Amino acid sequence: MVKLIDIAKKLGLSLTTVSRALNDYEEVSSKTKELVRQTAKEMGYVPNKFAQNLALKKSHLISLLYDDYQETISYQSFTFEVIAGVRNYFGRTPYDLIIVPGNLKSETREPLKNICYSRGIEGLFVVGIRTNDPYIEELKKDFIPAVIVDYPLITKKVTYIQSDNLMGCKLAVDYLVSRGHSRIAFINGHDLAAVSPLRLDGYKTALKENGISFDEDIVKVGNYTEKSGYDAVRQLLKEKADFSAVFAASDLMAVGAIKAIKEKGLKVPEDVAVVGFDDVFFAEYSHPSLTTIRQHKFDLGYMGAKELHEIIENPEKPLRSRKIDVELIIRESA
Amino acid sequence: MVKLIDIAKKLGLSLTTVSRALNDYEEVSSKTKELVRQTAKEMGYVPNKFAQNLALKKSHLISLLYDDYQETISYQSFTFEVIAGVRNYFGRTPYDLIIVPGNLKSETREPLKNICYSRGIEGLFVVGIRTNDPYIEELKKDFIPAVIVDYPLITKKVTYIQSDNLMGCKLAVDYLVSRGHSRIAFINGHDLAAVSPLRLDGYKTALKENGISFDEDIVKVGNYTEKSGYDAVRQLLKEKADFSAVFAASDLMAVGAIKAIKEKGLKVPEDVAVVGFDDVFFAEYSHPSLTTIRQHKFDLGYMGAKELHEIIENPEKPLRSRKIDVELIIRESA
DNA sequence: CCTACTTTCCAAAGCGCTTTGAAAAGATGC
DNA sequence: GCATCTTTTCAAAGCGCTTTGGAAAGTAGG
Repeated sequence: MVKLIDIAKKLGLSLTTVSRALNDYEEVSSKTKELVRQTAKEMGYVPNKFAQNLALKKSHLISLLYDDYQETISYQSFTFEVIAGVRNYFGRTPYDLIIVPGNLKSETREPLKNICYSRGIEGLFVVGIRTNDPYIEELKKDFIPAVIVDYPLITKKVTYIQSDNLMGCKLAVDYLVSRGHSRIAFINGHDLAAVSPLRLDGYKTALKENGISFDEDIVKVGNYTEKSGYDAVRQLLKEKADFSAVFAASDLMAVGAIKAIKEKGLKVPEDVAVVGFDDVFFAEYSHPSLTTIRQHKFDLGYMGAKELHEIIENPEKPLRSRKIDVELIIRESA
Repeated sequence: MVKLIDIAKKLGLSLTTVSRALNDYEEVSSKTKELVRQTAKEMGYVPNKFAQNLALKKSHLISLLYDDYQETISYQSFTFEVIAGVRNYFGRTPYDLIIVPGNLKSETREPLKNICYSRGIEGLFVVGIRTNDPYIEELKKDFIPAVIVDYPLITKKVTYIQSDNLMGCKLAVDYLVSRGHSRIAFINGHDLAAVSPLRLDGYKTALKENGISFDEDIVKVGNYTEKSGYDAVRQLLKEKADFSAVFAASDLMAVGAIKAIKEKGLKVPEDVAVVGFDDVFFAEYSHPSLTTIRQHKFDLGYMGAKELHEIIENPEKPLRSRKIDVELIIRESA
């Protein structure tokens, strides 16, 4: 491995000058700069980041915190695409992405603080972890810049980003209303996902805006899996609840809902219309294909990463949370 | 940030002794060791990995190379779960995972060698990149230990791991034969995926073992998307090809195949049986649910990571590729 | 009590880089 | 030609850790 001193010796220059030449300091004449750069290239010189980090006290390291024990593929895909956005953003900067090590489920995992401090992590990007994850508590201590997807937390160094859930619910409800529905059942997800209360709120608000009164009897709670959506709607049907449409807080639950409806001999969307949330890719492949609210996952990652970058570079900046627009995708199910 | 010298001063010990105590050297009495450990903890000492890396010339860094421009969710999910396995394995070791930076599609990306050398990367885990990715060529130069998923490359430092595709094809064909089929169409994927030729081979071999002759007319090539599976089967039907079963090299193509078959007014599995490959999660949710070959993705990652670890720790070891068993999952479509 | 080991501790060098403070070389004005 | 200023270069210190080679302190044997 060739190092600075090697190219200094070769050129009869001092270490300092070589370092400065490569870092484009003004104190070095352009002739020497060019010479140094050229020979550095020829000799295959690559700077040692550890040494740089040590000297500069700057790691250029962002840590990615996510949970890989995700029961549903839609969650996997969500996380994957968000991370793609993060990666894409930081790929344009000198920052590297390091994955927070270890089994997130393990009880014996290292404190986040230690992980970050020992590696000189400058920022944390958090996506797809549970609201009851102990790391969330650590984040609240505000010891490191962080951006979280879908968990409402704002401190001096930490902020969050999420899809505009309110808007999403409004789009869904408005659309169903525009198709003549006024009895719209809602299948929400459990509270371990921070978006659940938001979506319930959005649903309520949208109803109100359309002059429809909220009816607790046609609201159920699932856990974002297909089966829970299926169970919820079966329950509704069993109770002979009065509804002509179902709005599910996830596509997977929407698929389950459709299954339950079909099983009763009813047709989607003729008898009951169904709208999902997320636009996971298979929404397109279900039968009937799913009308749903699309989340722009890549953008969540990209914009979240950008925000994180800004927090790091400009620590004084007061933080605000950020919302990414969602989109109504009309297919066959409603 | 508290460092070694701080705790040395506090205890009136030398830097050396403190370092040795924490690293459990024999030269330090167990009394001092305990004392040092205790105060280190109290003072919230966390070792600086950069300094360690620099001194030890060991980074404990594994780089993850994958492509996030993956058109299909099954590929995303595949990659996600493989990475989960890798993460889980290395989570039990002192190694950290760093994501190879940047936009893999960009033409201007940095040579892999530079990336690795500048960060002192000790090993590379590669998953989900195209066979024509230029990084593959760099890997062939054998400059760093690496394990690749699904691309057959073995050198002194590089090896690969994959699902047992032959076995998978055999399981699928055998099962179809056992259900009375002898005219089994095959929809393969394009050659940008290294597994395609393997699956074709497996298909041929399995046919031969069952005394069925290979018929080129009922073999089509798709690109792993639903549409390509749909198109391929439509083509077959249009050609009035003689087949009673379809074996697709991916679940997505299998779903497309089913769509085409249904469209013709034929029933699955009564008129045409369909078997897929992968067992992506939605296989369960398609209608009819998909009989398929399950790949153990987590295991691919876990075992691949283990292999990589061994290569790094024991560079002299001659390398062999490794296969992970697959499993026939019987559902409704066949 | 002295020699010969062991055990326990330490000062200093080194990992590869950046940066400070100062010196050498070159350019300018009188 | 000398003093002054600017440009270009350098030696050395420092980032936080590990490790080498040695010294001091403690233990045992005669």
